[in-house]
Amino acid sequence: MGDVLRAQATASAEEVAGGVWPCELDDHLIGELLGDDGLFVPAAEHPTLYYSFGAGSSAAAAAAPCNGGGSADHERRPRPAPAVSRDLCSVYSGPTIRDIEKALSSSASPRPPYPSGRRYSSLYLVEAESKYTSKVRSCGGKMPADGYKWRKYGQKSIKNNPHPRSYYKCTSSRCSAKKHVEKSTDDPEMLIVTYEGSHHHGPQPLLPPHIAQPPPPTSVVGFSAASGAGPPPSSPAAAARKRKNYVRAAFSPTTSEDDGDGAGRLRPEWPQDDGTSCDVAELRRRGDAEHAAPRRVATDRSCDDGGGGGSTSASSSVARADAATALSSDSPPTIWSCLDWPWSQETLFL
DNA sequence: CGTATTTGACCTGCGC
DNA sequence: GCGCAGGTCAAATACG
Repeated sequence: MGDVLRAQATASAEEVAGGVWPCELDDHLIGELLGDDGLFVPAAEHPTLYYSFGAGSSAAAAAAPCNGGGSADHERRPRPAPAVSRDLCSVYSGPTIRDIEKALSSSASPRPPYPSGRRYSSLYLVEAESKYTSKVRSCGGKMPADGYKWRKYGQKSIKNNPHPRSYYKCTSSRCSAKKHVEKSTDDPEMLIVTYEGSHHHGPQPLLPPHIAQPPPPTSVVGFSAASGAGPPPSSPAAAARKRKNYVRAAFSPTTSEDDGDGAGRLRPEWPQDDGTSCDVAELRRRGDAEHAAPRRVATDRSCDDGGGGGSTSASSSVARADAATALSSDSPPTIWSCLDWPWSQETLFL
């Protein structure tokens, strides 16, 4: 796993290593804070829950589905709790961490340090060549931002898929990271995003600590994606290629000399797919100030187009925990509503 | 006017 | 060798 992930997991690494999953603590806390009349709708009752991270808490951010609008309003403003509650909007239908563990145990791999019962990833068939695929739910036809800026360089219609595939390159010079995005054939709301190569520049996306540790390197997880990982290989050779292609991902962006000072000079903004952006320096400052990671707060997503799909109590608990953490602090809650991680939506939590 | 996106053409690899 | 499909390039276009 990438250095960045490790680095950003630092805040929680000890907890994880000690067998205490940060979210468990959060869950406990939130249980006390919210009681029965919690501000947050359980995911099971709120089929369109989305997480987002980043700056911006404006009304635009609240109104914008999924990407949180990424408003240029970077001021911290306290938000009424109901507004925070409304921000819950996500869904996940991929394999649970239990599924992952099961797959791993069958291959005699070390047990991952994750608690069971939470859905963390629809990451399927990871590979050693910095290539991995995840599924994210689009919202309003938009692709969730992942913290990097991408330039579209091509679009191609794909066989057996009525939706074209779009090709993106990282806009940073010297960065060879690419990704392509296509809609799932079975669920146009789902986007299949394949990342290739790693980012050798900064700033890297800020990762919430409890997702900063991806599946263990030994995990060649044979999941099919939640709603289909694409057609089966047409031949053994094709299957071999596919296996080759999907190996464990070094899927984090990595730090480098480019961003040694952490000032994010290469990418002053974190763009959103809706064209707005967030100030990275500000995000990073917040991350440093707040437990070296962005405080996750469930933000209101009406996500009207969307959702569908079943959400999980796990996602709900995480969301509530985050929000409760924010609400329980003395300072006004920080609403991170700018960034959506490729593994933060369908991929890791939902 | 600079930058990003679109889109058709071209290149490459693979299967037959 | 040929055809197909996926991936990339680059000129044209759109946008802020």
